[in-house]
Amino acid sequence: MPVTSADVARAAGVSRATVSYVLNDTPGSSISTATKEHVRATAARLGYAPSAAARALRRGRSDLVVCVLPDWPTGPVVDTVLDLLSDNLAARGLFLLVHHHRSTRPLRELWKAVTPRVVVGLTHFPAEDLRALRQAGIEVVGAGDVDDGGHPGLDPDNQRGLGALQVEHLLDRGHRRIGIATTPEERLREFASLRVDGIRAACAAAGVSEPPVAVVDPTVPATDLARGWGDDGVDAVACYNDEVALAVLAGAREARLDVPGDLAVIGLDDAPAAALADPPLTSVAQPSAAQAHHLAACVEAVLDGTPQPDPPTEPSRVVVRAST
Amino acid sequence: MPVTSADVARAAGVSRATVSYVLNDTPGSSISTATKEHVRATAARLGYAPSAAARALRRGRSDLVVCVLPDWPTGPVVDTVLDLLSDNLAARGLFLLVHHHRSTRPLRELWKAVTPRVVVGLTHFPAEDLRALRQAGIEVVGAGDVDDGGHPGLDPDNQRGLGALQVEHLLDRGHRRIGIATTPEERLREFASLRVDGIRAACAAAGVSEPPVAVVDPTVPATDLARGWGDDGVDAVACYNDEVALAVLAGAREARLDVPGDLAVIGLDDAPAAALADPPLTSVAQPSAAQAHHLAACVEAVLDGTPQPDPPTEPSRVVVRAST
DNA sequence: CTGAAAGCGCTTACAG
DNA sequence: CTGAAAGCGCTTACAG
Repeated sequence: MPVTSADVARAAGVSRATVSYVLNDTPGSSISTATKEHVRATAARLGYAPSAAARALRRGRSDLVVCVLPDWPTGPVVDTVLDLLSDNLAARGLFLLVHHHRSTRPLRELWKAVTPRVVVGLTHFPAEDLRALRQAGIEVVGAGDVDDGGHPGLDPDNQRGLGALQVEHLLDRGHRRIGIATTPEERLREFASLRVDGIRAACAAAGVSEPPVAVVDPTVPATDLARGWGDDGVDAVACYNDEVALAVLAGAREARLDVPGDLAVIGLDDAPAAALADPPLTSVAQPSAAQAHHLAACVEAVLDGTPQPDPPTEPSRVVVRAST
Repeated sequence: MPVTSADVARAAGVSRATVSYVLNDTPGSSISTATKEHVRATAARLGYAPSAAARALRRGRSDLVVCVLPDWPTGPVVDTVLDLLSDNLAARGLFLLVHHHRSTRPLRELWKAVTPRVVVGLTHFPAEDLRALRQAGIEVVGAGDVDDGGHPGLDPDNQRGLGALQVEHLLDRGHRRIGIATTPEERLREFASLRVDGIRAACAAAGVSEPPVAVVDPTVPATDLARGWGDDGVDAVACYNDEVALAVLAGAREARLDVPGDLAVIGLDDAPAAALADPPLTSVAQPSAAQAHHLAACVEAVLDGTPQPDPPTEPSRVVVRAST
C-alpha cells in the first residue's frame, strides 16, 4: 500500500498541511527547523512519494512536456533537438518525456493517460486531435502545417528542395544522367517520395533525362546496382540519405567503379560517417542546430504566452567532399 | 477553460455517471444507443478531453510506463529494445514514455510529475530512489545491479568481457602489439574505462605488452594517430565502438597504411556501417535482440506478478570481416 | 436505465 | 506557528 501524506502526518504527529508545506518548501510559511527536520525524516523513513496525479489534479497543471515522435527511425538531428529542449525545460522545472508514436493506436488514447502542459509534435497530428488538445488547455507546438507553426522538417516543399539541391550540385559537376537511390524503409515512404519528386522535378527543369529509381538496402553493398548504373550510362546518384549513400559507395567499390570518375555519389544528412567514408561523401546538411533552437524557442514562447518566433531562414546546403 | 465531464453532462442533459459510462464503454451498463450517440456527439462538439490526473487518481493507477535512459548517446540496440517494449505495452493498453535523464536533476523530482505503473531503467538508480519507488507501489525493472534484475548492458563484467573478446580475436590473428582507441565522449567514460580495463587485463593475461590508449575523435580521420601507431610498432587497434573504428580506418587510409596488413582494426557494436566500411570492419556484436526480448519479458512478468525470467545466455561474438 | 454521493491524495486559502 | 476544510475531475458501487 503506497504511503500518503496523511500517513506521514500521522507518523510525525503534525497535520497534512504541515507535511505539504515542509515537503514543498512553500515560501512564507514559517515552520520551525526542528519540525521540518522531523517531517522530512519521517517521510524518508516511510518511503513517502507524493502522488503525481493528485498534485496535478489539485494544481490544475502538470510539470510535463510530451514530445511525440513519428514511427520512423530518427537520426542525430532529432537527438540534438531533444537535448536542447530537455535542457531548456529543466531550467523551468519541467520534464521532457518522449513518445514514439505508432500509428496503430490513436493519439487520443495517450491524452487519457497523461495530460502534459505542452505537447511538442515532430509529426503531423490529425486536425481533430489538434483542436481537442488546445480545447483541453494543452498547448501544441510544431505538429501542424508549416503555416500553423509546424516543424520545417515536415514541410513537403522543404523535402522536395532537399532533392533539388542534390541535383543542382550534380548538374554543376557536369553530370547529365542521374540515378536515384531510395530507402526500402516503409515508414520513410512519405519523405522518400517527396525527395524523389524534388529530384525528378529538378531534372525535368534542367532538361536532363528522367532519373531511374532504385531501392537500396542500407545494410549491404549495392554492388549489382552500381554495375547496372554503369551499364546504363548513369554517372551520378542522388541518395535518400547517407546510410543509403554508404551502401552505394561500398557497391561501387566492389564493382571496381571509380568514385566520382565513373559514378558520383551524393548523400543527405551529413552524418558523421560521411566524412569518414572512402571516398569522403558529399552530402546535404540541414540547419539542425537552428531548427533545434527554433523549436525550443517556440516552446518557450508558448509557456510565456508570447508570440511565436519567426522560423530560421538558414538554408540547407551541400557539403562538398570527394565523392562528387 | 478546459471542458470537464460535468460540462458534457450538463450540455447533453444527462448525469456525469452516464457520460463516464458512455465514454469509457463500460461493459454491463445498458444505455440506449441514442443516448450514447448523443453523449459522444456532445463531447466531440465541446472538445472534451478527460483529465488524465483525475482518472489516475481515482483509479489508483496510471496507464503509463516510463523508461529512463542515461544521458549518453544511445544506439540501435536501445532503439530495438524500445520498439519491442512499446509494442508489448500497447497490447496491454499501456503507453511507453521515454525520459533521457540528465544527472543534473534528481530523478526523485520526476516522480512528482508523473507516477507510472512501471519504471524501466536502462541506467543505474541510486539505491534510495529504488526503495522509494517500490515503496510507492511503482515497479522497477532493469535499474539495479545485475543480481537484482539489472540490465546486462550495465554489468561491469560484461563490459570488460567485450574488450577481452576484441583482444582474443586479435591474438588469434597473431598480433602481439595492440593499441586502444577510446572515445572522447565524457558521458561514456564509465563504459570506456571498463572496456579498456578488459582489454588491458586480457593483454596482461596473454603476456603481451601493455597497450597504449589513444582518444579518437569519431568525426575526423585519425591520420596522425594511425601514423604514430605504425611508428611505434602497434599493428592492431581495439576500438571503443564502430564510430571510433571508422575514424581509425579513415586515418589509416589517409596515412596510406594497409588494413589489416599494417594495422588491424576491430570495432564494437556491429553497426550497419561496419559492413560498408573500406575494408569491411570486424566488430563485436552483442545479442541485442535477445536483450530486448528479455527486458520486455521482465516488464511483462512484473505486470503479471509472475517471477522474473532468467536472463538470456546468448554471448557476444566477434563478426569477422576484412579489417583484421 | 439514470442520478446522487463518496472518495482517490493533494494543496491552499482561512481560521485559530 | 498549526489544523480543519474545501475542492481539483473523475469513476463506481449503490439506490432508485
